[in-house]
Amino acid sequence: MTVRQPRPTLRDVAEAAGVSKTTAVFVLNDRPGFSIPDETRNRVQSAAKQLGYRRNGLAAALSRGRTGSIGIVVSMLSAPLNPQLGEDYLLGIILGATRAASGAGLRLTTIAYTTDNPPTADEVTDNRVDGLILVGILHEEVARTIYATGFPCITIGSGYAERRVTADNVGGAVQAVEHLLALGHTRIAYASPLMTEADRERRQGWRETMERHGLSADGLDQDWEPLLQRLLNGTADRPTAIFCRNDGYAAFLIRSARQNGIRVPEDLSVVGFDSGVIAEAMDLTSVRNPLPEQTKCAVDMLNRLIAGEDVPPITVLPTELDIRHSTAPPSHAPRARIDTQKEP
Amino acid sequence: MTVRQPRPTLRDVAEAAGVSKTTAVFVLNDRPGFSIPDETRNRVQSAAKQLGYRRNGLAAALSRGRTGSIGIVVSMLSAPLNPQLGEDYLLGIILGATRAASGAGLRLTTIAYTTDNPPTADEVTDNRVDGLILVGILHEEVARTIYATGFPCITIGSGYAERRVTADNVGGAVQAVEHLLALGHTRIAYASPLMTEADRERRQGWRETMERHGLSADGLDQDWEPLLQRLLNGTADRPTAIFCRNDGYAAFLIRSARQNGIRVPEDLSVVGFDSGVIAEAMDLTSVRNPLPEQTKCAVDMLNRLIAGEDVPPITVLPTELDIRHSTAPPSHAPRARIDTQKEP
DNA sequence: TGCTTGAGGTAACTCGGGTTACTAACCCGT
DNA sequence: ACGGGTTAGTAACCCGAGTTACCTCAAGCA
Repeated sequence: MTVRQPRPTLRDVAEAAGVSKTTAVFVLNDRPGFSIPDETRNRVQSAAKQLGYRRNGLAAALSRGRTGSIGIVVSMLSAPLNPQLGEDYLLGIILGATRAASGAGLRLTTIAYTTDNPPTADEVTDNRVDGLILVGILHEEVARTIYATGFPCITIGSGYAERRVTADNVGGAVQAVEHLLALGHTRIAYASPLMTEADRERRQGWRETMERHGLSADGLDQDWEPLLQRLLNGTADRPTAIFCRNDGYAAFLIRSARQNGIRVPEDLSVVGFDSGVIAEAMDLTSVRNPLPEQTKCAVDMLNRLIAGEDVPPITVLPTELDIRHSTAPPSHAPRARIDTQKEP
Repeated sequence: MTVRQPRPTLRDVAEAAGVSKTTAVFVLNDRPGFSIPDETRNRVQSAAKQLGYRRNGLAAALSRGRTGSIGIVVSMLSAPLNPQLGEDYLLGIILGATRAASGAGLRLTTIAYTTDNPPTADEVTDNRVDGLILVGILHEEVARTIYATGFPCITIGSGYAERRVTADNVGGAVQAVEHLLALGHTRIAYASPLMTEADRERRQGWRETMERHGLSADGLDQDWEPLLQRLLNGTADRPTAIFCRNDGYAAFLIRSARQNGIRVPEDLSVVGFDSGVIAEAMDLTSVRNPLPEQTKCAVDMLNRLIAGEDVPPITVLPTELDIRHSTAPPSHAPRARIDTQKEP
């Protein structure tokens, strides 16, 4: 086994090239405004190449006082993947942030952690990155202490935040419900097993839209189980459409409905929220969570924060509805088994 | 707007406490084997607290020669999320690696990049992390140069690698096909639009199993379009089951089949690969890609590499089959519309 | 008294780059 | 022969922690 050689440093390169460290730095960083004859330049460069010199990013960042990368702190449940919890949302966020950062000439490092082992504020604000984007169900306490350090950071979505970029949850819910209303539905339920900030806002948009159209939302804001019972009993007040907190939950509902002989969309229309990989895979009508826009916006603002500028405390970005095939006009004989397959 | 104060350093704390830097380090790092009276200890600690001292991780890591974190380099397509490409796999990897790292007392930083803006070897081996896990469709050239630097790294899955941890793709395919055979299927197709290493191995497992059972695989190794045509034509050689390269592609097939009036699983059984969020959401029978095991194994090995030990060049981990509801015995009247709903 | 021992503490150095301020040598024009 | 400007280059310091080697002083003991 080869002994791991200590990695060559700038000093080694300089010595090998017979110049001072300073000169080596100037050459290797291609620093403008200094006259260095080609001969010297070549000597340094070939010494670097020959020794296999690679700069130590840690030392460089320490010296410059900037790392050139930003972090995104995402929390994941310790439990196995469970689509009801919106993991596909995280994926969209990570992709979006990666793109946005790369567009801004920054590297993104994702600091993922599981909720049973959250990072401390000290750990994430320890200057390995220039600023932070906080996402999702970060423990309130953690978010609070991170903000308290004054480290440049911005939150995407809900949770404790002093600065926030978020999707228009209320508006998205309105779009979902308006779509179902336009198809002719009147008994539209909202289904969510949780009560996060996002849930509250989506529920609010749903309720307001129902009421604006003179429809009652009462009894339609329930967990899936009682709704399913009503669907199976065929009672008159059963919903004909359900707007779900997110795509994963919508997928769960559809699965459960189909296992009980309820067809989607023939017997029941379902709308999700996020419109990520799951919605795509399930062909699910869903409110598109504008993740590319949110992440881009967050990265831009973070950049401004790092530069010492001020940014608005809250930015709300509009959603759109991606209509796929989990929604259709309500059937008037909902439990009849009619052999019509939906054509695209 | 408050001017951003320069962050207090160890020197500031030491001065405020009236001790030397050395003493401050000893106190703050709780270094054993040094006798420091409580009075002094308290002075340092309260000075640190009062100044809001937080250690600069960059400087600490530089000094120690270890960062205490490892990186995982994942590539994402520049295109929007597309479940056919296995993004849910990445999510599983990131989650798994996060857990494994946290179990090993390491922090994980994810270096995500889009394929149109790949990182250079210099960038990722610049000592901001102690070692690297490489995942997925990293450009061969990039992987090669990273390995060439001698930086501790290990690959999960396919792609150029000097050290690799991977799922048993062949074995997984065997499990999938055996399951379908046991249900009574004989015309089992393999569907994949790609030809990566993983595809090759899965295809190989499928073909070998078919042949071992005296069945011909000929004409069943095709893209979805021709298979769909045969299904619609109802020709005698149409497949009754399809094993797909991954869950996203399986989801696409199911969607497409259903839009064409082909029921799953009544008319067609479908098996995926990965068994991630999409499989869960779609209730899809799928070969479980052992991501937690793979990531844990990769992290362990990386740790050993960092410590200077040797590790085996390749480790293959076994898969299992997660049987859900996209597979059923073949129907003998495949296009008849029989109204039986499957109970879980 | 002289010697050891341990408590309490620090100066000076390291990690690997980046920067500032300065110098020596040379060329040019007068 | 002198000032001024340019070229080529460097010593010495910085970033913020962590370490090594050493010092001083008081107590304990023969």
